[in-house]
Amino acid sequence: MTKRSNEEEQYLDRYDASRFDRPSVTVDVVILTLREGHLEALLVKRKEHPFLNYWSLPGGFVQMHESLDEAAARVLRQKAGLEGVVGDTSREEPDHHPIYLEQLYTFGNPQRDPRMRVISVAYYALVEASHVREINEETALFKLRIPEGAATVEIYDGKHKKYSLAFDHAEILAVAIQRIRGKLGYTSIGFELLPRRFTLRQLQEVHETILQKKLNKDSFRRKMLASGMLEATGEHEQGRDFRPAELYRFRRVP
Amino acid sequence: MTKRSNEEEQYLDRYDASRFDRPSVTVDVVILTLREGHLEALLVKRKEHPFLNYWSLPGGFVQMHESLDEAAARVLRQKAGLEGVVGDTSREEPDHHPIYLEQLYTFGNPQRDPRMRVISVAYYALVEASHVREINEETALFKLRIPEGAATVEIYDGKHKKYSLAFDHAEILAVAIQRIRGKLGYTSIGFELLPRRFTLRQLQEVHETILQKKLNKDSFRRKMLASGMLEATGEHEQGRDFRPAELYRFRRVP
DNA sequence: TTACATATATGCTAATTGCATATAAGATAG
DNA sequence: CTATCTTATATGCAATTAGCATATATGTAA
Repeated sequence: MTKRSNEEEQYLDRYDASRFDRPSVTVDVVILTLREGHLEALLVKRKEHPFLNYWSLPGGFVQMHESLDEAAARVLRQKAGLEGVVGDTSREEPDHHPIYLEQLYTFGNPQRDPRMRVISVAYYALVEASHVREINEETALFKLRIPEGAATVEIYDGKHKKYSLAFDHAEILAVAIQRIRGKLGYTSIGFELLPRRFTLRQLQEVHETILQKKLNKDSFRRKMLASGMLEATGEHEQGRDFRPAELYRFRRVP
Repeated sequence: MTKRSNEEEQYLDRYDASRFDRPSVTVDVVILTLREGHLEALLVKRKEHPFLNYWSLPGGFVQMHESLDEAAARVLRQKAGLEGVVGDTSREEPDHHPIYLEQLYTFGNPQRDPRMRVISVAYYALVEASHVREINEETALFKLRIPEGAATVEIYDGKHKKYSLAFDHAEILAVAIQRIRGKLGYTSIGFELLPRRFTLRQLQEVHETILQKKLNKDSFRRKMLASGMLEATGEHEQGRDFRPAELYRFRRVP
């Protein structure tokens, strides 16, 4: 590359920047929960073209006054009927904790929306199953499955029927699942899908469901107890046919 | 939240979206390299307000026709004089590999640019020291340091002088360093900062510099050799006073 | 009280890691 | 040419950890 063309490129760069030719920016939120041993996502049915009547991730345009995190929290409230947001420790509820919400990745393929240039900042939220409500007939939970080695996710309803997703949302879902699989190993992300008090078996089931494989029970126990992240409550679960397990609580590790 | 206000919020949401009130979107690229046992970043001096004459990350506006990855690769070429881009395997050079470039995080605080709303999709690139050129007096390498537990990075020039960075770029640099520290453990990211052929000691120095701590030599050797990621070349380094070490090559693991 | 199912504890083996020691290979000084 | 220096590489061992099997504990329900 010559000096001349370098300067030219820089000029064009600035020229375009000064124009009012800007992409739209949205946030799309992957809302994940665990039900009956399945990883599920909350999706909404589109009421507009393109992809009319397709299921899609809840999302919305980023407003000029709000940060990306705020936009994602707003989508969580408005589109998914979830009140809790990250870091909201104002109400110290005994059985629930604030919803885990984290930025995932930004998708900006110029063709991802056929209407116009839309850049989507994707977030993912981890929600206890008891928190999720299918607020209307346009909102529903779907089971997720990543076929071996695939880059996108398949979604199924309760009757095992398979659906196609709007835009690149199947890819976004797949990235979200890859992310939490990775994070399970070195963070306390597993706790986010459980109530405040839980048994070791419940925690192991969370890990097994997300990783899609059986784990060794004793090793899992020992590693978790040794990690210092668990605190025994002295209480035990109730209403089981057999010996009830002790309830633990997550202890933010120092 | 009542049904009415929910509908109202959705209306406002769509209303704003239909306006031409859109944020600007830029990419900023953290270009990291390793020199003399220090992690360094390539920065450019700003020639405009705000932050006139401050050092900043090379960046540019995302054009309407290009993907985010393409925009980042363009910034790498134009602003940093680096020709190589991700995945460019067209020229199989014997001593170098394509530059590693990956999306980092998207920064969207409404106040991060005092002029207007700018959302920045940050990328980071890992570059061999021999590849980096300080193309003019507006481009220079700075040493990086994250003080214990801090959320931002400190930068120093060759004379140990400390500088402030433009915008939130010190924070972006800190996020980049945290990211590669994490990735060292479970990816082959360390190889990206070395030429195609390298010794085990060089690889260990890369890890030690990034992690800012000494590693056990034998464990490091064994783990690396056992990982299957290394392939002996049979050749040895040259021009040393003592026994020359064998040169290895990175073997993309299946 | 006993059968049952799962929780929890303990012990053994194999694999991994940290550390120490031994040997190898090149350069260089004499 | 040889001794010496320095780092590379190999080997051995103790301490730690993970996987697996077995034993005991504790609740419900027949």
